[in-house]
Amino acid sequence: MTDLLERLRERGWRLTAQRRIIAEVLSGDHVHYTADEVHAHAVERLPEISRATVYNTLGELVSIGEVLEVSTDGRAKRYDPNAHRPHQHLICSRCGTIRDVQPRGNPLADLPDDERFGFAVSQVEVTYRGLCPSCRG
Amino acid sequence: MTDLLERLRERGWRLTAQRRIIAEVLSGDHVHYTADEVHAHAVERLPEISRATVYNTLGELVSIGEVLEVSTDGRAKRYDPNAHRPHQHLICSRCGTIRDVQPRGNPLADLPDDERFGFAVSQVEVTYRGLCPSCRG
DNA sequence: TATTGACTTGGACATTGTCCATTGTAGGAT
DNA sequence: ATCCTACAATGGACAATGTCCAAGTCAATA
Repeated sequence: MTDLLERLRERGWRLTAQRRIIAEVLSGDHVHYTADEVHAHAVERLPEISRATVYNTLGELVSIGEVLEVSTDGRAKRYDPNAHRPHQHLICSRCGTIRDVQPRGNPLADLPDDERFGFAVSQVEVTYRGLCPSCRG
Repeated sequence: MTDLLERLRERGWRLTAQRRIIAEVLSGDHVHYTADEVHAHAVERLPEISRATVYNTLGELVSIGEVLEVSTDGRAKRYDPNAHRPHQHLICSRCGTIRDVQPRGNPLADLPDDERFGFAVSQVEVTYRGLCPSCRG
């Protein structure tokens, strides 16, 4: 995730301790924390970091496309740092666990023109749901 | 939507004025109200109906499969009465308008076994995004 | 029409997110 | 090395959405 920090510096971001910590918390695959979870982890390393800063920074990371926002359940939004590899999500209907997955094919091509109602369709999200191995028992 | 009331009666639901009004508000195609929007419309016909009743009733309708819950933006959930025709959603990235659409193909089949991580995958939601005709100007 | 258990109500509370005035500081300038 | 200043962080108030519960009400049955 040092490359993320590098990209942020190139964009003219000031590299504060708070932003470094948030980038660290987000690093890794299959990380899908809520804003408050990011805050909770960040507080372990920087006790005085505020909720507002976490919300602001996540919002900025989303707006520049470094992080994806995932609304899986109408509760808190989750933040997915894996924005540079196209992927979709597989979610356990019981415990809420999220995995990144890569389906075949191109769902955009599956929406016929006469089902587009004049929209300029540019993006598609696919969310698979089912029971994870632990919850199938 | 009288058939909805009929089905509810068969399930042993008490048909109260509140439930009748909520069913009426939900009737029609391409209806995707939030809970508070349903409440606002219901109040026009039954001024004393409470928010709690609307939330309770919508939750029950979802749990018996008569209405779908759609989390499009991490804000309020929306309720889609068109639960008996399989469909997906097309959403305007600017104004939030929602259309029901029917893509070709079967997205479930596009998730290979080695991308299922042991999940029992049972459901898939596809959300298309883009600019609607009014917002393209 | 009397009864009763399911339904509704209203308000308190919880969670998630936003806003803003104040304070702090990273990074360039001296 | 120190100073400046625009940008960033803080914390607390507020807003939006949703949940819960004790008390009152009523639809459906006998």
